[in-house]
Amino acid sequence: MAENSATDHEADRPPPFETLDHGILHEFVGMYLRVAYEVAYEDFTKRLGAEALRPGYFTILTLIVCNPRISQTQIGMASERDKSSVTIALRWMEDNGLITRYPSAQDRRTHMCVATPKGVKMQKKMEEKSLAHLTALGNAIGPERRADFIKTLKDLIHELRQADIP
Amino acid sequence: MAENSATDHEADRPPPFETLDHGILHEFVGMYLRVAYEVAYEDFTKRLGAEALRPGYFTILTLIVCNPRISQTQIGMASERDKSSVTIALRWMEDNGLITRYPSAQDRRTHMCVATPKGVKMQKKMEEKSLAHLTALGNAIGPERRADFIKTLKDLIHELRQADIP
DNA sequence: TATTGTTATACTCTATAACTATA
DNA sequence: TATAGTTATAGAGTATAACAATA
Repeated sequence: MAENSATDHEADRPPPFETLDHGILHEFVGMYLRVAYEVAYEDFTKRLGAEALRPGYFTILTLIVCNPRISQTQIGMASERDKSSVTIALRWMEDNGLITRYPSAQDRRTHMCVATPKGVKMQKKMEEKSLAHLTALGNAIGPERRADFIKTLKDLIHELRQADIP
Repeated sequence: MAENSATDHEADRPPPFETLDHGILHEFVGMYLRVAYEVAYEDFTKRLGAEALRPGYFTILTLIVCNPRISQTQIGMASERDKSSVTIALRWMEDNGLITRYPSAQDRRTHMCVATPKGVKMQKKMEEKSLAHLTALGNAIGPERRADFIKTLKDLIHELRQADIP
């Protein structure tokens, strides 16, 4: 046996990349959701720059600016995060002078959140800068598909949460 | 000043949850992408049970089963992960008898991945079990919107990656 | 020099569970 | 008992950068 046949030769190298078979993977939306999230996250942070907050903190700050005296539990529900995650974000924002918290006299367990002037300014600046991100996002999705796409995402979230699993 | 006025009273409690204003947040697809990913991930893992692999590892194992001798770099590109992340997954799979790796004699830098019989069996079992997940996903999205939804996700990923940011 | 894969390290985002204080 | 918030801890997912072996 002097030499490998052509078949043996092929059997000793990976298949060409273009011919890779993804099998059932095309059906799995999960991977695309993850990558789409990562790409959107990166677009947001790059466009807003290093001085800006991350998308998650921007969400929380916006909720506070739009709803003075919102409670921490409300923030958690509105932003789909656990209260423990919210606590960490709020302490950081308070330490950095973006918000103030004070307990309600009606129910001293409840901490109400209010944005400081600095916090309001930060939110406004970020909202302005984020328009470029929203435009890029809108163009990528396609204006005519936008509304339907967001609706589908919300339905997906709602339906899959309801689903009872045997 | 004996008592608080009705206005002062309101000023000392959070706004009602139903009246919360989300401001510009409706426009941000990012949050919905994150939550949708989490929900899809959870549906997958719950339906497949604790003995199964996580979605990410299932993706890699499926690529190996469908493409014997696929290289680690190819797996990284096809699954949208860095090669360092792939290395960790593959070592785990090898340690657990699901795959074998061997260097190509053509190019000894390249490690080719092949599924063991146990790995093939695992992949098949997971693929079968995952049909219920795919059905739930399909129903949640709506059969008529499915193709368009996946197409939009792919476009979003592709377009946003291309976007050059000032 | 460039590429494949490994390793050490670290970062993002998030949750669970036990706790305090209030109700 | 139940709820609001805090803390300590952990875990999933991922990447960067320096490195060895090979081309």
